Amino acid sequence: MVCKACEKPKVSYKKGLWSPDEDQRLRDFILKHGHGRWSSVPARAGLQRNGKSCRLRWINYLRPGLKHSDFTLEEERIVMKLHTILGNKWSQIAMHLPGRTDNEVKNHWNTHLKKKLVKIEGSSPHASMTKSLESDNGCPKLEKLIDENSNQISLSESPDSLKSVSPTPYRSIHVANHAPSPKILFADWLPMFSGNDQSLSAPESDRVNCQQESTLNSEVLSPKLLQFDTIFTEVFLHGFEDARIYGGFKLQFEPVEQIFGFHDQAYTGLELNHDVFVNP
DNA sequence: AAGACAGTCAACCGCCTACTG
DNA sequence: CCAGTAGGCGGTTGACTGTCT
Repeated sequence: MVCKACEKPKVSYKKGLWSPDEDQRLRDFILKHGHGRWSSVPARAGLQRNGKSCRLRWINYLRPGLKHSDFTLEEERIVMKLHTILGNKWSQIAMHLPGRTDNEVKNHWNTHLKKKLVKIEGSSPHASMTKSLESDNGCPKLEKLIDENSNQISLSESPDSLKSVSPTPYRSIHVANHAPSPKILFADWLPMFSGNDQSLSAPESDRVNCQQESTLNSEVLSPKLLQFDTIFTEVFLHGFEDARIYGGFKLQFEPVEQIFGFHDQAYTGLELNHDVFVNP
C-alpha cells in the first residue's frame, strides 16, 4: 500500500507482545551494532516492528541491567520521596532507581503505591498533611518548610521558565546547584554484561570521570531536601508497612549516597543514556 | 468447574521538544 | 525561520493472570 500524501510505501508493523525470537533479534542486533537511528533498527534487525516499538522494548525490557524484580521497600521509599517532589516525572524518578524504567516506576506507582496512599488516607497524619500541602497552589507550606530546612533550595531564585511549566505545585521548587544528569555511555556498561571486567575496557580516566559525575548527580536533589521529605515519607511508609517487616528502619538524616544507593557504583544515581548508542 | 471480576503490566498512542536541512 | 523527522515522555489501553463466587 502506498501513502498518497507522502508517496512512501506504508508498512504494516506488527503490534502486541514481543515473541522470544523478536527479543533475541533485537538484543543481538543492538549488542552488536548499537541502535543508531531507531527508525532504521527494525529493518536492519529483520523485525516487522516500528522503531519506536523497538526502542521501547529495548529500554523497558531488554536493556542490560534491568532488575525485573519486585520493588524493595527502599525503592518504594525513594519513589515516594521523589514523587512528592517531582510529581509524575517518571523518567526523572527512574533515574534514581538503578535497574528500573520509567514505565516500571509508573506502573508500580499506579498499581501499588497510589492504592497504599489511598488506603491510609484518614488513618495517618500524612494524609491530612499531604492534602493541606497540595491544596495550596504553589505549595507555600512546603516551600516554607524547605526554605527552613535548606539554604540550597531557593524558590526566590527559581527561573520563570521553571515556574511557568509547573504541572504540579512542587514543580516550582528550584534546587540550587542543579547539575546535569551524568550519562553512562554504551561503551561503559556494555562490558559489564558481556562478562568482562569493566576495568579492562574502560580507561582509567573514564572511570574517574564516572565517579566524579556520580557525585555531581547526587546534587540533583539536595540531601537536606531529602531529609525534609523523609519526615512525611516515614509517616507514609509506616502507615501501611508492618513495623516488624520494616524492621527498625531509622529515619534520621541519611547521606544522599545511602538514599540513592551509591554502593552500587555501576548504575546508581546515573542516568543511562540511550542516545549514545551509535554505530561504530 | 466455570464464569465474573479485579489487578497487573507490557505496549501503544499522541503530544511535545530537539534537531536537521 | 520553517517544515519534516526522530526521540522522549506521560497517559491510557488491553491482554493476561489470579481470585472470588
